[in-house]
Amino acid sequence: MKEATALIPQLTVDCIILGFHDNQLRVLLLRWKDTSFWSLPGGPVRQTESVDAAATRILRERTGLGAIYLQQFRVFGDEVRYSLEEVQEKLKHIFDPAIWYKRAISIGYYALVDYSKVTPLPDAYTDECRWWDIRDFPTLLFDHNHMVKLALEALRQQLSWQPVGNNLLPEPFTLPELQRLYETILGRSMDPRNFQRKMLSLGILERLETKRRGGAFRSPYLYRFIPEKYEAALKEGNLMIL
Amino acid sequence: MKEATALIPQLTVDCIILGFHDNQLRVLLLRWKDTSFWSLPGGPVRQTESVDAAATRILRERTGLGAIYLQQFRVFGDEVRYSLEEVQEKLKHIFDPAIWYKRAISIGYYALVDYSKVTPLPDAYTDECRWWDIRDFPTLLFDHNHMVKLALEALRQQLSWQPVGNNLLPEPFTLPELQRLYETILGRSMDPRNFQRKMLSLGILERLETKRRGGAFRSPYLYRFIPEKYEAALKEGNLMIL
DNA sequence: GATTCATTATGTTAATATTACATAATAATA
DNA sequence: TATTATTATGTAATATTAACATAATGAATC
Repeated sequence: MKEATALIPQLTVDCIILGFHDNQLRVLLLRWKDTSFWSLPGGPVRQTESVDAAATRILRERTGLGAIYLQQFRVFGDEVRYSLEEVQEKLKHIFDPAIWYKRAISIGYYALVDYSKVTPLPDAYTDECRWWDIRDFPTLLFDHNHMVKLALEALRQQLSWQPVGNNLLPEPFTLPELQRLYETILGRSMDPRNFQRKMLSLGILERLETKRRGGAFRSPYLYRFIPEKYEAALKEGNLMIL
Repeated sequence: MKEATALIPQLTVDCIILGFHDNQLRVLLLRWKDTSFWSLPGGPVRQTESVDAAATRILRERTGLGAIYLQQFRVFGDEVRYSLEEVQEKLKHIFDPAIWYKRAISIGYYALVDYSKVTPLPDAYTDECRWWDIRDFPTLLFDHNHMVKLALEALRQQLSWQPVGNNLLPEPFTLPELQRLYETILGRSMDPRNFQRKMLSLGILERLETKRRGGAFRSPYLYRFIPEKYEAALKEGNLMIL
C-alpha cells in the first residue's frame, strides 16, 4: 500500500465563484503576488477531506461565507493543461516546487453566492482578490478562461434544476431583479409581463406586504421563495426557461 | 517537484456502460476472479493520458469498441468510499496492495454503446463480464450502486442535450424502437401518436424506403438520424421530453 | 387462400402554454 | 405640481401538448 501524504497528489479544485451585482454577473478572481496575472481560486484536496469539502474550504477562505452553494460541473483532465516552465517563469518569485506537478487534474466547481455578503480575501500566493464583470475580465493563467466558459454553459443548462435565484439573489428581491438575473445568465431579454406571469404561476414565490423603497420610481413588490415549493419545482426541473 | 510515476495516484475512472436490448437498458458489469462480487469496469489514469482517454481505454478493453460515446457525469470524492479492509477481505486472493489506496477519487463516466456490437471481455482481475438488466442487477462493490443511480439521473436530465438515441440504437431503427428507448430511460410510457408527431416534427429523422421485416406483424418504417439536423437540435437542447 | 393476431400508422379535438403587444400607476426629484 | 423612469398588469392570437380509437399490415395458422 502506498504512503499517504497530507495532500492528494496531482489533484486540485478550482472554483468559479459567481455573484450578481448591478445587474451583472461577476466572477471572483485572484491576482498572484507581485504580478499582473490573474486566476481562479483553487487549491489541492487534502487526504482528510472530501473533494466537495475542499471546494467549500477554498470558497470559505476566499469569501468569508459559511454556507455556500457549490456545484461540481466538470473535471479538467487533459494531459497538458499548462506548461510548468511557463508557470515557473511567470510566478518565479513565489513558485514553490513542493506544490507544483508537471500535471494536475482539476475538478471544476461553480459557486453561487450572495455578492453583498462576500469579503474577498487573497490567499498566501496572491495579493488581490476581487470581482470582475463576467463579460470583461483579464486573460487567466492555466486553462482558467476555458473553465469559466464551461461553468457558464453548465449554469445555463442547469438553470431549471439548480437553485440559481435562491443563491445569487439576497432575499427578499423584486421580480424585475429576478428577471434581470435570468436575462444575464441566459444572455437574452424577456418580456416582463410574460416573465412575471410564468414565474408567479410556478407557485414558488411569496409576495410580501412591503415594497422596495428608495428607487426614484414606482416601488416594486418584494418576494421570497417558498422553500418547499421551490425545492419541489427544482426536483422536477420546472424552473422555467421562457 | 514531485516524482511522477506511471499512474496518477489515488485517481480512478469508473464507467457505467449502457446498452439497449430487448427493450431494456442494460449495464455492463464485471465479476471479480473466483468471487461472486460484481463491480463497474474502471481503473487508474495513466500519467501519459488524459482522463477522458483513460475512460476510453477502459471502455475499449471491456467492449472491443473503437469509437465510443462517453460522458463525464460526476466525481466521487468522498473521504470514505470503501473500506480497504473489506475490499482486502473480499478479494483476498487477487488483492494487489501495489494498486490499492486507502482512498481514491473516482471520475464517473457513462457510456452509450450499440449493444449488438459489443463483445464483453473480462480484465486481469475478473473472470466474467456481462450485461445486466438495469432494473435488476446485483449489489456492487464500493459505491458502485450509487454511481449507477447517479449516472441514470444524469442521463435522464441530459436526454435533450445528449445524442442518446444516436448511440444506443443501431441505425436504421424504427419509431417504436426509439420510443421504447425513451420510455425506458424516462421510466414512463408515452402515447405513440404524440411521440411520432413530436419526433418527426423535429426534422431530425429521415424515413427510409425500406421497412423492418421479420416481425410477425405490420412492418414498421425504418429511420435514420440526419446528422446535421440532429446535432443542431442537440445544441439547442431541443431533443424533446414529451 | 382465408383467418387470426399482435403490432404499426395515423387524425381530430380540447386544453394548455406561449408569444406579442401598450398603458396606467407610482415614488422620488426638480 | 410636473416630470420622469420604472413597475404592474390584461388580452388576443398562435403554438404546443394531451387525450383519445381505428384501420392497415405481414406473418403464421388453419
